[in-house]
Amino acid sequence: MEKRKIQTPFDEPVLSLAFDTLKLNKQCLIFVNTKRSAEKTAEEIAKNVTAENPDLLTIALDAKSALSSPTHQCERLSFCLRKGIAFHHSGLAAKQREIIEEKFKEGVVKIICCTPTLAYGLDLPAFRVIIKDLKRFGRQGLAWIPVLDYLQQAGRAGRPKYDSRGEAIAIAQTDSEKEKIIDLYIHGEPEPIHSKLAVEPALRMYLLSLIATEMVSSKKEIFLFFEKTFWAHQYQDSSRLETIIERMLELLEEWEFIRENEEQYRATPLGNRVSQLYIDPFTAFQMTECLRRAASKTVDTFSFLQMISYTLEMRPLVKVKTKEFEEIQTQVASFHEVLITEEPGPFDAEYDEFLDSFKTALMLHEWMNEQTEEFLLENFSVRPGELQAKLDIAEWLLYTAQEMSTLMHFQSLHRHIAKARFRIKYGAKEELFALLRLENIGRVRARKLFAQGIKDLGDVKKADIEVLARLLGKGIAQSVKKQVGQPELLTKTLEGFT
DNA sequence: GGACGGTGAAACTTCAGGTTGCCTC
DNA sequence: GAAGTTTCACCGTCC
Repeated sequence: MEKRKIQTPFDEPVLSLAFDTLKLNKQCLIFVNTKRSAEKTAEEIAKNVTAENPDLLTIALDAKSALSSPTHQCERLSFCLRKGIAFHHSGLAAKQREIIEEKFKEGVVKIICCTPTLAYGLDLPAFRVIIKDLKRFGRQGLAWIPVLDYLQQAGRAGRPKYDSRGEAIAIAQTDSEKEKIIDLYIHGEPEPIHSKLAVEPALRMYLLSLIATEMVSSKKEIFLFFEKTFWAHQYQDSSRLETIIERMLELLEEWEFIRENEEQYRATPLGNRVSQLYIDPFTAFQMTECLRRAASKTVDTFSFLQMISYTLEMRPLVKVKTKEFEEIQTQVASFHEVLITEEPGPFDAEYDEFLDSFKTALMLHEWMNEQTEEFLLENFSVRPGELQAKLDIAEWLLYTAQEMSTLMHFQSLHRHIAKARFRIKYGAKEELFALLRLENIGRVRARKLFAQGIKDLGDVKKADIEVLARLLGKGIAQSVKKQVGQPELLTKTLEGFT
């Protein structure tokens, strides 16, 4: 292996390496351990790059206009992209991620500073990979990342089609750290792979679905099935395994998702649906409890937002900052009447998480009241990409809640939940519902129309095409008119209108 | 004497990512 | 554990 001295014009080794890569006219990925750090590193590099080209300007603009109202994060990304540098993490809008990945593949974007997201799933090889942080914050504070993660990141180096070799560079702060890295990652063994089946939610879901689909019905069959899994193979102790499965069966029965009759297990209608919806039975059970409570008290949209926020699926939650602690507490008190989850006491272990769920619900609530991504970023520290992920899950959970309310014969709740779900999906108030049914009309356009007194499909019909075109643009105005059944009328009127 | 502003050190805060689900409200 | 952010004491300046 050849050795080469790299010039170090910067104090920060990552910067020097980045510029060395640019000088070689190659590309690199820089792995760091936080989103903030990814953004900052990219920015630092970009600040020192002089070259700008028109290609990059268009990308930068595209990235900025990915959202109807650009956030601070968008501006920052746009600034970096103008220099051919990018940062990449789960907080980015999907469209922005697409742009970055595509342009990196094309060789237009030279450097991506990213969190470990990019190491998995995506096929984005680079000549050089720089692993800046080999430690990551976890349960026991800052700890060395698993060897598997290191290999996954280092494995991005070298593009088979273009380079005969690749470079993976790990950065050590001290000599002793250097030793440690060589020991741990270069000579170390990857950790053994563990079956995920042993994770409780997975086991619960799996077990219920096996019964619901009638793949198995007696205990004996169930044990037999699991004995053949990788989990059992790893576990080696089949009696303990059986204890775990038995306990799980008891729970599923207690939750009324399965029933035992003459040694045969069958899923109940509710259990069947839960299994089809692919939701953790524990979450489903908690929902049934909440819905029962909801049926006998006054509830509003927020009740359900908090209910879904207080589930495993919604994690990680929006965290209550130390400063906000009291404020959130008082808010909880004022919402007390409508909450349908079981509220833990201030000294219970789950209390913090309960407050987090409440804050998460507040965030969702702001979204459905038409607050912008920027507002949510500023006030809840939720980035656009994370917001979208949360919204998807929230919508799905509300759907399952809706389905369950039907099976439980809570018709009044059903309507309530369906409404909440629609509002989560579009991030809009109820008054925009009619307009949102139109294709190409999201909350922004709907709000524009509404502000001009065009409030429903009838108004759209009555509205002058030119007015619509001014608000929505010509193409969309036409499409909208067509959707309300007035296609030919406008082609004429629109002639000469640009 | 007091309001204001700048400075730096200490105290505090925060920290990756994630697949499927369902079907129209 | 470390980087980034906020808070706060301290000092000098100006009115």
